Parts: sequence; C-alpha cells; structure tokens
Amino acid sequence: MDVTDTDLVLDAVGEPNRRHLLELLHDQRESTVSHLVDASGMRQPQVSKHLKVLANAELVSVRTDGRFRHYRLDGRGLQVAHDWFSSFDDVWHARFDTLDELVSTDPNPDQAEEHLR
Amino acid sequence: MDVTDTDLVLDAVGEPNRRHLLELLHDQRESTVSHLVDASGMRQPQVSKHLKVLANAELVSVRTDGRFRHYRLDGRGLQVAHDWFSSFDDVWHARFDTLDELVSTDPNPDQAEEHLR
DNA sequence: CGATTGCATTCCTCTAGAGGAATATATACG
DNA sequence: CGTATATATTCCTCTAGAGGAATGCAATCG
Repeated sequence: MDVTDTDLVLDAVGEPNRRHLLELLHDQRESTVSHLVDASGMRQPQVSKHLKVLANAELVSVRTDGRFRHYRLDGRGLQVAHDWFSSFDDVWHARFDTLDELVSTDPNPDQAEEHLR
Repeated sequence: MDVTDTDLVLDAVGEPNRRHLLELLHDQRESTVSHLVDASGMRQPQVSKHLKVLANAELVSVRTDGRFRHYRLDGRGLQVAHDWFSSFDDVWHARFDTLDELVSTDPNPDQAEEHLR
C-alpha cells in the first residue's frame, strides 16, 4: 500500500483546520503565517505544522521574503483532489437521469424512490 | 463551529480505507457487506463501521433485502465534495494562464518559475 | 424448531496525530 | 552589536478514532 498523491492530498484535506487554512488562502492571494494565525485563531506552531502538511501534499506553496514566508494555494494538489471526485461524476449524472425519467414517465412519483440518491 | 455537510463529507473521505470502499463501490453498482469484506481485506466489523460513517455523510445509501444490505454510492455526498474543490478552480485556471503567458512571451522559461504552481 | 448466515453493535485497546509550551533559527531594526 | 520579530521545530501530553474480539439480532435454511 504505497501512499499516492491522492492519498497525500485527501489525508491532508481530511482535517477541518487545514480546510479552514485553504479557505483563508483562497481569499487572499497570498498570506504570511502571522496573518493566518490572526485569521484562523490557531496558535502559530499549529499553523506552521498544518502548512507543512499542506505543502507536502502540494496544496500550498511558499515564497520566502526575508523573515516572512508567503503562502499561497497550489493548483497541483487541489486538482488532484478535484480529479478524484470527478471520476465519480457518473454517479450523480445517473441520479439526474433517473430523476428525469421519473418526472417524465411516472404518474405517481411519491413511490419508488428507493435508492434515488 | 457547527459541522456542515462539507465537514461531514470531507472528514469521512479523509480516511484511506473509506476511500478504498468508495472505489470498490464504484466498480460494482451495488455491493453487499460481505462482498466488500472480501474485496477490501478488512474485517467485517470495520467495514460496517466505515460504511456507517459514509452513510452518515450521504456518500453511500443502503437497500435492505432480507438479511442482506446492498450498499451503493450516493451522489449527494460525492457532489458536495466535488463542489467544494470546484470552488477553487480559479487557482488552477490561473496556473495555466500564467503558463500560457510564459510560453508565449518569455524567451527563457527556465527562470522565474517562482510560485508557478 | 435449532443452526447458520449476514450484518450491526458494543467494549476494549492502542496508536496516529492534533494541540500546547518552550526553544531554535534566521532576519531585520535601532 | 543587542533586541525584536517571523517562523520552524522539538518535545510532551492527550484525545479521537481505527482496529480487534465478542456478542446481539434478524432472516433464512434444513
């Protein structure tokens, strides 16, 4: 069981505070650690540690400027995750197809909703 | 900090064995627990427990048939996750835009790759 | 009916990893 | 220089939750 990119990315995103950091980074083009500390309410060491995990999954990248580190979102990791979920798109396509079918053919749509999800 | 649908879904997916179950369910339209036990190599109680977490996040649904439970993917949870990552699509669009720009204007693309990610 | 099968649940244990405090390191500033 | 600031890292603690064994509970089979 080797750890793939997808594993790295989805493991990293599977933590609420890290998702919060990603959302904060989405607003500002670029953020320093201290800004993320203020905005997130977490303590500085936690922010740095979470950022390390995110960077390792290529979900964020860093630019060093003096004693500042400017973090920003990294499209590579984000796209890996997006693609993984996209591979399931047939599931919700099937969902709408079935719904269309029901609406157009079933005179009593209250029944037979088994597994229409 | 209330737990949203997105939190429920991404927390659930943030576990390798649960992702494995989702992938197994993607192949077969529908699977019993015992089939998932065989296919995953996990023990029955773990499979049942993971399925419970997935069902709670609306990532799978169940159909009961006698003493069998037929699980299948649920488009609702999958789409919640997909949508969350889609909201970041501007990040990788920006990435390709910048790449296009470099390719078309920069005579020496080996430099200045800072943050092109 | 008893035995078996399919699955859920309970209880226990154990570990990964999140959080906290202190410290290290590097840069800037006076 | 010494001091302050920005961030990373180390070490420790503690808890959520993953895994295992046993059990509960229906439904089916003979």
